[in-house]
Amino acid sequence: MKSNLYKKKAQIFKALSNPVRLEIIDFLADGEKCVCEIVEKLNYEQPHISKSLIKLKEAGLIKDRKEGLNVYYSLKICCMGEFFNCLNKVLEID
Amino acid sequence: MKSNLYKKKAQIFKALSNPVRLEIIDFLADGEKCVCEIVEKLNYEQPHISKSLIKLKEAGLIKDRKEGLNVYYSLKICCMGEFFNCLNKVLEID
DNA sequence: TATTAATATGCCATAATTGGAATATATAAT
DNA sequence: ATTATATATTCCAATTATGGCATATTAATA
Repeated sequence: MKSNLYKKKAQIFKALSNPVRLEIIDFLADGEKCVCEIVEKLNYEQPHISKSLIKLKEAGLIKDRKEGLNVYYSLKICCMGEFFNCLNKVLEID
Repeated sequence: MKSNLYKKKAQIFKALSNPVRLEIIDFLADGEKCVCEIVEKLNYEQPHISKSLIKLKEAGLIKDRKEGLNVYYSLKICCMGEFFNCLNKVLEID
């Protein structure tokens, strides 16, 4: 069903429709990070970051990897860079 | 301020985070359409379509042009195509 | 001026999202 | 076994989104 595809895509965009989650993605573009690094960098409550990461993961945008006490997250979709660059241009124009 | 940029981008993604609005964008990728054509194609209430179009316009994703009684909408950002193609691949894999 | 057609707006109940605070879980170390 | 550390979960109030229905606006036409 085509309408299901629209729903799935909408889910992805919903995951991206929040400044904190976008900032996380931006940070992850630099490479794999553990939750504690993201918390330290972004200056938000740890539970908030944790929930944001889970939302991004559920949308299929990032993946995680456990190592001891730490959980490392990294980007799963590589084509975001181009799109983000385009958005930057659009936002500059306005 | 960088955080303002994240907010603006989040706004754009929020506009895209709805199946009906994505379907509209898909239809507009075919070229400029008037509201009545979109209503006929998508089979939703006219007020719903109208509000969806306004939301997309406010996000800067589409533009409008009046001609008599009709209002014609068209895409304003051209880099969506690539990103959507990438999303399609990602969705196929899952 | 009255009417019709195309589009936009306002109102509303329901549902979803947000982000904070407290708490739970899991793993490692002592 | 106890403690400490990293991460996840739950609960909650406030805000925002959704989509239907009725109505308003705008422009063309008779």
